Amino acid sequence: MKCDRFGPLKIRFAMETLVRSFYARDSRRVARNLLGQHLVRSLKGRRLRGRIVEAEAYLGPQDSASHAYRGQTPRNAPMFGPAGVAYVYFVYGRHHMFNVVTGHDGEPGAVLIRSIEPLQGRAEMERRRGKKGPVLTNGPGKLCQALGVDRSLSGWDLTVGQKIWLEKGDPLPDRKVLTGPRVGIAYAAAKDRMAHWRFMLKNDR
DNA sequence: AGCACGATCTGA
DNA sequence: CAGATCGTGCTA
Repeated sequence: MKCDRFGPLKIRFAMETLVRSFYARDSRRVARNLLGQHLVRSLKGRRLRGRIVEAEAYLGPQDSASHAYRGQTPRNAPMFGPAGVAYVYFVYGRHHMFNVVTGHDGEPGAVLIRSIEPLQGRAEMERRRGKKGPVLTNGPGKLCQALGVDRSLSGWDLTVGQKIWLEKGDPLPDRKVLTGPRVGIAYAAAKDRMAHWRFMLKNDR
């Protein structure tokens, strides 16, 4: 029957939305396990999907590179709440940054999603990015531009499966994972600058 | 109310 | 490697 031709397309990806307990852990563990998972965005009826290939963990008051270092403010409030919520902020007068809140209520933590590899809706991502070269979504600012993410999504619950959420992908074995110091935190204390809390897919960039 | 600066990106 | 560009948080 005719609809068989369309059936397989709809189940190209197993829909398994990541649950809150996934996020409710130390942000370093979450960052590591985020690699290989899918970031999904529903935008004007279109579905955009990418495989997460780079992420950075930010902790609480003990991490001088973290927005939570100097306590709670209106901007970073999501970091202090329950896990599984988006934290989006604006930097350099230009770029949005998409984070996932981790840990437990009252204990701030987040993971910055730095890069995805487009799996679905690549054309739409390119359109949103404009004609700015072949590289799509390497870099947290570009990623947000490609997915149409801005601060209106800060505080959004990622476990409801609407607007933006994460789904289970193929887990990456340790031999495919590279770690290193986080990017753009020159102002932070040496111990935080040196910490290898950036996780990325090997052979990426 | 004013100010310094940032979890960045681009193109010269 | 400088410039863009503006929200945020700190000082007053």
